[in-house]
Formats: sequence, structure tokens, C-alpha cells
Amino acid sequence: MSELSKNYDAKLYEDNIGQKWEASGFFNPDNLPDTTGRYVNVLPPPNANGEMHLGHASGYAVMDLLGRYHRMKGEKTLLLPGKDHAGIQSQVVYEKKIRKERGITRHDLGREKFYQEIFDFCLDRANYMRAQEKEFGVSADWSREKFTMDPDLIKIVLETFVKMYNEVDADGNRMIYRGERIINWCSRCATALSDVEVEHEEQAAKLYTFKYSPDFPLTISTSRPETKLGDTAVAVNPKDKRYQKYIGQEFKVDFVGVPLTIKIIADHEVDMDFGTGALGVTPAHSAVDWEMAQKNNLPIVKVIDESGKICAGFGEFSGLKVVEARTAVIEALRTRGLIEKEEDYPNNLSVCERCKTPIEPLVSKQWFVNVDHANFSLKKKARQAIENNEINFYPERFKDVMLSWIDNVRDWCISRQIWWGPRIPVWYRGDESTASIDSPGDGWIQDEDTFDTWFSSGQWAYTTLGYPAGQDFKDFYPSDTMIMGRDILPFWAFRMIILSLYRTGQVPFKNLYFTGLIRDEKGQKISKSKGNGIEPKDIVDKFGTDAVRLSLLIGNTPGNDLNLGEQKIAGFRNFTNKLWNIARFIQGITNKDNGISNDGQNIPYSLLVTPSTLADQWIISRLNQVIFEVTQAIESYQFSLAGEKLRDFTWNELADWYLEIAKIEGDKTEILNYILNTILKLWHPFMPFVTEQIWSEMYGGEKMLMVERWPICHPFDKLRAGSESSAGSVTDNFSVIQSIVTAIRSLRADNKIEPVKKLSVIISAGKQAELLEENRDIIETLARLESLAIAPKAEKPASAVSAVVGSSEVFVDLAGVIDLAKEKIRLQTEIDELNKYIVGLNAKLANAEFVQNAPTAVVEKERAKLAEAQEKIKKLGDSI
RNA sequence: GGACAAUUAGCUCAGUUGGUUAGAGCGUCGCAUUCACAUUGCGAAGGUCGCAGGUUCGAAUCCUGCAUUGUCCACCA
Repeated sequence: MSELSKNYDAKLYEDNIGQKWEASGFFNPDNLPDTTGRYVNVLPPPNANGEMHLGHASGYAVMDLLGRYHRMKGEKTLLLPGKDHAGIQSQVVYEKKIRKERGITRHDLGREKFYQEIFDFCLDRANYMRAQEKEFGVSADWSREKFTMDPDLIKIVLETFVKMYNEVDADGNRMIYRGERIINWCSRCATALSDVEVEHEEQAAKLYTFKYSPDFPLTISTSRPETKLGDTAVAVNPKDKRYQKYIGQEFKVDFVGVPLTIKIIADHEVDMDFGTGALGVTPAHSAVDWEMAQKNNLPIVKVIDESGKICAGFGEFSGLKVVEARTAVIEALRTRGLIEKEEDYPNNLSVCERCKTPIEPLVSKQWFVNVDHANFSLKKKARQAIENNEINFYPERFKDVMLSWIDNVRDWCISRQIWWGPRIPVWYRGDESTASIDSPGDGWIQDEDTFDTWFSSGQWAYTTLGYPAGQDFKDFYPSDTMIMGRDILPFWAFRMIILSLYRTGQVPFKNLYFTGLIRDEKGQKISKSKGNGIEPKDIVDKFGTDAVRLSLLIGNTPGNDLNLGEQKIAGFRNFTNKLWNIARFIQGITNKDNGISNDGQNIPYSLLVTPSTLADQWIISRLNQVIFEVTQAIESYQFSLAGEKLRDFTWNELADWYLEIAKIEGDKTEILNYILNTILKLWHPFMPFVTEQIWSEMYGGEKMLMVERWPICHPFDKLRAGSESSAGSVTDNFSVIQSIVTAIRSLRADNKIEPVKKLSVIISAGKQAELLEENRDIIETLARLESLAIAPKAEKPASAVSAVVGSSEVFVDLAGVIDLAKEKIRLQTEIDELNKYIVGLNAKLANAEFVQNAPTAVVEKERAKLAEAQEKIKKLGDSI
């Protein structure tokens, strides 16, 4: 056994430990010996275009905790890692890169070359990120790592498309169809976007109220005058008396030089109180208007093209950019005196989630998934599975969020006009078209569009396992847990559920856990532009991986955001050092007793059959309880609670009390090793590096903590039960000793007695006399006493201060130092507070309804409290 | 406009079927430095649990309303 250094320096050990783990092969479930049951988590694939950030780290901390826990439970454990090609995002990132570094655009490279470069770029980033994940201690099976652009994964994704395309209902409707629909268009990315890829930003706009032409009878309001070039109707509320007479009429108008045909239609969606109560309908550039056009068979006139300019055929406005056209149209209206009102009007601007360019809703030919198809309704099946509790949600409220998403989901636009990503497997020859993975033959041209990224990542749960015939799919699907940021519920969780149900007939995972976002210590969103970023690699360098992992786990609850500052991480760095020093202390004792070798695996036999001290019994009993509570907390996904219980035990009970007592009582090599051995196992999933390092130095040899068995509760309490005194339980008795020590320390501090001065204490102990006598050494040493007199009944010396602990009275003789007046005030304050407490208790117990309705146990408890308080107040009164 | 969350000590947060005088960490204040650890130890101060009602013998906890903050969705042109 080598000697542990004075402080734990994470940097000295982490690399080595990581390599040892990987070399062991135990990250691969096939190499785990003697497994029973299985545990699977197909890890969410981060986007392979950047680096690991704190959000990833937060997820990994939870995933790896569960993985290591289940592996230690002896289950065949698979954490399957991977990376996502992240279509639009990677393309945006790479386009910026080549523009900055080489001053070129993707068009300079051409589709094929651009694709190849971005592929290489993503592989490079994937390698970098994988190294970061390994450094973070993620115990994933890297031999099974997948990438969404791997040919075998793409093949399954394309098969899904073909299968859905060929899914035709009785009316001939396909589950995947191509249609002219209004979609969100980003003119910078030059692609369609799904609804969830659009963000809304508040902006100051103007609302213009005007007439199309002087002879048109209605005035309308808009914040987008340029789109009015494409109006084909004016909608009014059918109940609106002002306009009823016009409904059904058609007007030919000259709108700033452009001829329009405007039909007056009725729609109850129209708000009579907004603006003039009449709404200009622009089917080609507004989702709501488009729906009205469908209902009323209105013609659709496209005004804005894919480059964000006004289409041909609109006279002087053609070719202008949207913003220019707006000014021009307003100017023309003004010249003609048609504007009635112009007011400031804040509204929401839709922007591209990736590049923040304003979105133009426009009509375009795109591929859609029918989410409510007659053959297989994706939304209904998903709703059914969730209502049947086939998936547990953590936190539970996200189940309702998911259900409301399902209810409101619209057909999903899956085509993107970008170059990076798998291409839509549809082929055209003249008027013919067909869906197939490979080209049907000569003369067929493939669709130019690529898939929405989420169409491939939505199938991640089974493509990674080699669906449908792969052994992994048979062994590991569906997985046990899925953990993701709460922000991607609609993007990813929902789509994984519907696509998995469609392809495999099963839900993709049984438990769905959402992490919150990580914010800075002030609660602000972390972003590079704000410069408040906390880079995982910086804080890992500074505090160690274990400290970072703990700070992401403890004080964090599912679905809630976490504010993280360096102070918190430093606190956990201190804790890793504490654990290290606990081990160092125990190592010192073990070395002193050389000859006694103990691997700490089991409760020392001697402890079970021979008398041991109260402290021994207490710590083993507490440890037993902690094993139970921590196991339960992890099983119920309460990782923060589990960590807190362990920390409290380790620091406040083991280090602060038991180790100090071990110094006094001596002869504890076996029991200390058993305790250390056990808490190393319990801590391992939370802080794998420091625990593995201690383990290897003290118990390991060739054996690794990572694959040790998770501790189980020993029936210790039962074994000892026969020999327990009737004076009370082990924990109660020990807490009497603790309270006596604390009371004396407190009296010392209150009276400003220097720690070096040894005190004389008399305890009037009543029936606790024997208990105190047995633990006399502990009290004397921990409270730093010169003399201690314990008697069933003792008088308070005139020059003493006192405290009441249970049925004992503690008198600390302070001859010469005591300020009697001050002591009297202190006691009186305590009596006053106790009096208030007693009044409350009395009132409660005098309440007949309370006594009658409350459970007997509760009433008894209150009575006991009252009796105790009364006894205490009597003793305090005597002391004055 | 709709939904969801949060609101508990100076700060960050626990508090799971309603039942101890509401807890922790950090910070603050006082004291302590050979003896595992100053990345430490000991002690202390600090809260009418956002506000107002209600249910109940009993509410931080359940219900209603309101306020503030945040997130998501929808979007009125």
C-alpha cells in the first residue's frame, strides 16, 4: 500500500484512471462477468460541430451515475454513445467557417465537395468531443459508438421514409406526401424549417390602416403592407353587422398599380375589435390566411420568392427586397392618400432558430409526414402509449407537457433545402416519381432535398442497435432510460416516441428524465456572446472532474434550471479532498496495525458477535440506513437527495464524529475499512475518479471499484437487537452523547473560554448516568475536559453555567470567569422561548378535536414533547 | 392570449402521500493552527416559507384569487 498524499490533486490521477477503465473492457456489456438483468441507456448524440458544454456535462453526470450504479448492481449495462450530424446547424457553422477562413461560400465548392468537407469536419469534431466525454468519465461502450451519418443508420432511416411513403390509406393518401403548403422559410439558410425551428422575438413595428383603392368599401390594417400585393380576399366576422352586406361580393381593385381581385369572405376567427375588423387575406404568406384560402377556395398569389425578394409581375415592386418593398408600398399608398392611420405596434417577429434571420412564411413544395394517418396515426398511438404509462416521466409534470404537444402537433415538414444530411430517397423521371433507397435506374434523378435532422435522430433509439435483425436490438431494445435537456422535448422526445412506435411497435425507452438548463450564478443563460460561459474543461482543470460532476448532481432537480458558480464547485472540490483524507486517516491506522489485512468487504465478524462500543454500533447502524436510503433515492431518480444523504453521512457523521472517536477508542482497523470500503462503492457513481483512485491504493490491486458489487443493507440491527440495553436505541443513545458534547462546546464558546483551557464538568445524569459513564472518554476528550463527574443526582455549583440535555443537566464550573448576570439572562431567554413552545403545545392538546381526529401516534408524540419540555423548563428554573 | 414552472435564511436550493420549535451548502460573525484534512475544526447569528382568502383538529405542503420572475406554445391581420 502506497501512502496517500496530503491533498487530492485530481490532475495527477484522472488520466490514468480513465485509461485503466477503458483498458478493462468493462464499458462493453459483453465483457461483464456474472450479470443478472440488464440496463440500457442509448445516450443522446450531441451535435458533432462544436465541443462538450455544460449542458452535455450535466446530462452525462446523470447518465453515467445511473450506468455505474446499475453496472455495480451486476446488471448487463450498456451506455451507447454517438454523435449527431445536425443538418442545418452544422451547415451554418461550417459555412461561417469557410467564409471566415477562406472567404468562400458553399456554392464555390459545389454540393459534392461541400458535403465531403463538412463530413470530415464533423468527424473531426466528433473525435474531439469523444475525448472530452472520456475525460469526463462517461463509462460508455465506445466500441459501439454511432454517428447519424453512418451508412447502416442512414439505410434504416431511408427505409422508414419509403415505408411511410408507401403507407396509403383507402382514399389514396400517403403517410409521407409532397405538397404545396405554407412553410417557414429562412432566406439565409435557403431552406424550409419546421415549426419548432422558428423562434419569436418581440419587435417594434407599425400597424398601417388603409384602403386598397379609393373605391374599395373596406379599410384594413396590416404590419406587412408589401404582402398585400398577394391578397385575394378580405375576411370579416360573420356576426359583424358593419360588413355583413359585403360577404360574398368580389371587387376588382387597383392596389398601388397592381390589379387585385378581392373576395369578401366570412370567418369567425376574425376579431371584430382588432383594427377595422376586416382582415386582408394573403394566402401565400400567412399560415392563418392560407387555411382560410383552403376553406374558401381562394387563389394563392405568391409575392415573395425564396431569396426574400418580390416576385416578377408586381410592376415597380418586383425584385425589391422585402424591407424595401414595404417602404415603397407605404410610399405609394401615402401618395394616393389611402393611409388612414399609422400606429406603433409591438409584434412578434419570427426568426430562424439557427441564424436569427427573419422567417418568411411562404408556399412551397415540401415533404410532410401525416401525423394522423388512417393506417397508423402517429399522434394517437403516442397518446395511447403515454396514457398507458408505458413511459415514466421525470419530472411527472412533463407528461402533461408531452400530451399537450401531441394534441397540437401539425403535419411535420421533413424536407430541407440544404446540402448536409441524408437526401430524400425519391426519384423522378419525367412525370414519374418513386421512393426507393437506391436509384431505380438510368434517367432517374434524385430529389434535391435533405432530411430534417430530427427525422434521423428521431430514430436513434433503434438505428443504433441494428434494427431490426441485429443482436443488440434483440438484447437491448427498448432501453431503460433516456435523459435529455428539457428544451428538446418537442424536437426529439416526441419524435423518438412516434417513430419508434411506428417502426418497432414499442416505446423507445421506459423512463424519460429531463434535465434543466445550466445557467450562470446570476441565473442568466450561458452564452458565448455574453462572455459568461463556464467551459467544462476550465472548471475540470481547476477543481477536478468529480467536483464538477457533484456540483451538477447535488442541488439539481429534474426539469429545473440550475444556477452554477465556481463557489459551489469549489465546495465539492473540498469534499473530494475530505473523502481523500478520510481514506488517508484510515490508511494510517491500518498501516500502524500492520499485519492486519482487511479488504473491507464485509462487516467484521467480531463486531457482530462480541461487545462493541456504542459509537461502533451507531456508525454501522447509520451506514446501514444510508445504504438503504441512497439506493432508494437513486432508484427513484432523486440523485440530489442521494448525494446529500451520502455527503451528510460522510462529512458530518463519519468524519466529524466517528473518526474522532476512533482516535479515542482505538482498535478500529476492521470496522473503519469496512466503512470506507462501503462508502467508496456508494460514492463511485457520483465521483468515479477519486473513489477509484482510493480503491486502487487501498483495496484494489487488479480489482476495480467500477465493477465491485453495490452494497446491501446488513441485518446488523437485528443481530444486535438482543444485546441492546433497554435504555434506548443505539441512535438515541449516541445522540445523547453528541448533545452533551455539543452543549459543553457551546457553553464554552458562549462564555469565551479559550479552547486550551480544560474545563471541569459535573453532570446530573438521572437514568442516563450509566450510559454517560460508559462513554466518559468520548465526552472528556471531545469536550476537552479536565474532570468529569457523572452522578444520577448532582447539585449545581454556585460558579457554574448549565445546560439541559434530555434528562441530564450539565454544569460547567467556571469559577473566576463566570459573569453571573449574563448567565442569568441567557437562561431566562431560553426559558422564555421554551414557555412559548409549551403554550403552543398545551393549546394543541387542549383542543378536543385535535386529540380526537389526529392519529394516536401524533397525539402521543405531542404529549411526549410537552412532558420533555416541562421537565427541561423545571431544570432550567432550578438553575437560575 | 394560453400553458407550465418558480417564489422558503444575504446567495444557491432541499423539504414525495398535510403532523418535531422549517433544513442543507455557500457566505457572514467569534474562536482555534504540529497530532487525516486550513481544500480544516468548533461555536453562533440569520426565515411571520411572495400576498390575500379558503379547506382542515392541524398548511411551506391541498384549493381559489392576486403579484413578481422565468420558460414554452400560439399569435390579431
